Amino acid sequence: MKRNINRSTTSRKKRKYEETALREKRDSLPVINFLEGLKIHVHVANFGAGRLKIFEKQIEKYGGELIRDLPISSGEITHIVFEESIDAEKLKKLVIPAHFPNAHFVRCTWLSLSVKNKTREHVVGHEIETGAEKLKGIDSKSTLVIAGCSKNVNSSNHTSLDVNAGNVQPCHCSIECSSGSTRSLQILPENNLEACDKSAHGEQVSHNLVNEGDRLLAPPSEEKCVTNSKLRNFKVKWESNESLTESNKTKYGGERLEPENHENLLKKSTPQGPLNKDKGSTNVKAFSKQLQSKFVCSQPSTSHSKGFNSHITKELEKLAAAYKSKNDTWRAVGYQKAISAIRNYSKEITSREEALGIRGVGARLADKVSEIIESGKLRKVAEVCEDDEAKTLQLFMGVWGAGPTTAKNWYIQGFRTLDDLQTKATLTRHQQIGLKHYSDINSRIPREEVAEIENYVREAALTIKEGLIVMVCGSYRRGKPTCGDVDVLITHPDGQSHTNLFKSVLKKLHENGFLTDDLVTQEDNGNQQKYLGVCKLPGAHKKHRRLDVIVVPYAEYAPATMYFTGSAHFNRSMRLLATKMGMSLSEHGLRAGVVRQGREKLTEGYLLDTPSEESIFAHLGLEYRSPQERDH
DNA sequence: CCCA
DNA sequence: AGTTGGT
DNA sequence: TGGGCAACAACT
Ligand SMILES: [Mg+2]
Repeated sequence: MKRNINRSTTSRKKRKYEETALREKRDSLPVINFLEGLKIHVHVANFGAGRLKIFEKQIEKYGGELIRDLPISSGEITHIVFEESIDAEKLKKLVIPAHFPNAHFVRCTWLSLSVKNKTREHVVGHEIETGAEKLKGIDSKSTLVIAGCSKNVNSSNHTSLDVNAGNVQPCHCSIECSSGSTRSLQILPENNLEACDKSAHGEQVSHNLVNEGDRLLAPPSEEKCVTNSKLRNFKVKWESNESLTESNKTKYGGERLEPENHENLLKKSTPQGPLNKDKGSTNVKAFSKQLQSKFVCSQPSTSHSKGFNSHITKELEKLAAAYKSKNDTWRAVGYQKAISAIRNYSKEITSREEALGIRGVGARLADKVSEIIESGKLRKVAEVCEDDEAKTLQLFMGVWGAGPTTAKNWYIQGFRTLDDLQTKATLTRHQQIGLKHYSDINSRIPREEVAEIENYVREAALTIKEGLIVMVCGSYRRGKPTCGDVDVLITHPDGQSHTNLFKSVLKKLHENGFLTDDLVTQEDNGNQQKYLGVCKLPGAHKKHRRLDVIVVPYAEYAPATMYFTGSAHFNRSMRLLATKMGMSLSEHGLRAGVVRQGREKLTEGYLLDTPSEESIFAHLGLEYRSPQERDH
C-alpha cells in the first residue's frame, strides 16, 4: 500500500511541446550586457549539474565570456565563480589562486545578485579571501585536481580516489605531485588506483600514490579518461585524509554519486570535460532548455483552451476518475497527461494516427480516441459508469477523510449509500464532519465569496497583530472563477510574530461561530503549521466552506507562497526539476547541494536565498510564471 | 496510462 | 506505519 | 522493466 501511495503521488513528465522550445529560443536574447569584457569561469565543485549550467548560461546571456574549462593558469580570467559553501580553505584545494593573478574568486551570490539587478555588482562581500601570493602560471594543460583521496588500502590493496568525486573512467594516466614529480598510474574500476610500475603485491607504497593537491593529468588523447558527465558531478569531500576513520570510511565507501539521473538529461548536449577540452563543447543553452522543456513548470498553462476535442477528453476524464478511485493512480496520471495534451491540441482529431502523433497518447489511448471519434463514446466508459463499485467508490471518496482504501473497505463491508455510512460505518472524526457537510464541501465556491472569506479572516487576524500579511493562495490566486476551498497564508514581515499565532487567530475566528468544524489543527503544538477546517460566513443561505490556513515564518514566505499557490501538478513538476538539478524544493525552502541515492536523500544540502517567487524561478533557471500561468 |  | 490531506 | 506529476503535515 505504501508503495502504491508513493507511486500514486508521483508521476510522469510531459514530452510534447515543440512550441515550448521555439518560444524559449525567442526569449533568450540578451537585454543588457553588464558582464561584457569579463572572462568568467564557474567552478564545478559542489554545484549540481543544472545549477552550473544556469550560471554559465547567465554569463553568456549578459555578455560575459564564459571560460568553460579552467586552465592551470591564466592571467586573463577575471572571475572564478564558486558555489556558496566553498571557503578559502576549500578553494585552495580546487585551484591555485596564484595561477590566476587577475581573477576575483567570488561566490555565486555575486552572479545571482548581478543577474537579479541586471548590473555588474561589486565583488566586495562575495569575494573569497585567498591571501594568494602572485606567481606566474605554468601551462594550460587541463587537469583534475585530486581534492580528496582515501589513503585507505582496500581489500584489493588499491588506493582509491575520493568516491564523492564520482567514478573516473578506468584508464592510464599520470599524476603530477605537488613536489613536481610525476608518476604513472592506472585508474581501475571503482576509482581504485594502481601504480603502473607496481612491484610487489599489497605493498604499502600504494597509499602514497596520490595526495591532496596532486593533479591528475590528461591521458593521451586517444584514451578517454573522464567522461564529462562524471566530471559534472564532481564533488569534493572535504574531510582530511587523516580524519578518515574506519567507520566513516565504510560510510563514505559505500556511497556513490549517482550521475545517471543527470546523465540522461545531460548526455545529448554536454560538452567534453576539461580533460578533453579540445573536443570542444557544446551548447549550454540547449542543455538547460532541453532539461526544462520536459517540465510543465517551464511552460505557461494555456488558459484559452479551444475545446476542439472536448468530446474526447470528457470521456477520458471519466476513466481517469475511475482509475483514481481504484487507487490506480499512475494509470490515472497517464490518462491525465493525455487529456491535457489532447485538450491543448489545436484542431479536432479525426483519426487514430493523428491521435497517436500526440505526445502522451500511446497505442491504447489512440484506440480509445478512435472509438470515441467513430461512435461518440467508449464502451469502457459505459462499463465504468454503470459499474456499481466505481460509482460507489467515487461517492465515498467525496467524504472528507476517506480515500481509496477506506472507500474500498466500506464497499467490501457492503455499504452503498451515504446513509449506510451514517448509520452503519465506523467513521473517524474527520469523516463524520465530511459526511455532515458532504454537499457543501463538494460544491465550488465563487471567487467573490472567497474574497469575502479572505477579508473576514484578515480582519480577525489584524486584531491579533498589526502588520500581518494575509493572502489567499490556491486556485483563487491562480485566477480561477470558482474554488474548491479557501487557502489563506499568514506571515509577518518582522520574522517573529508568526510564532504562536494560530491559537489566538483561531480563537478569534471561533468567537462568532465563523469556524464551524475543525478538521486538522494542533493548537497545543506551538509549531503548528496548518489549520484545516470548515467555516461559514454570517448571514442566511451561506454554505459551509473548507478553509485552509497556513502560518509561515517570513523567511519562508516565498517558497510557502509557491507551494500554496500551486497548482499541485505545477508544484510536482517544479520539484522534480529541482531534484534533477541536485536541489530540493518544498514549502520551507529551496536547497542546493542535495545528494541523493535514488530517491533517498543522503545530504540535506543548504538553503538558498529565496526572498521572492521570482528568485525561486531564477535559481531553477526558469522564466518567471505568474500564478495564472501555473494552472496546469 | 506512456515512454525509453 | 498507514492513510489522507494540502498545493 | 521501472520512472513519471513532490515533498511535506497531521491524524489514526
Ligand atoms: Mg484550494
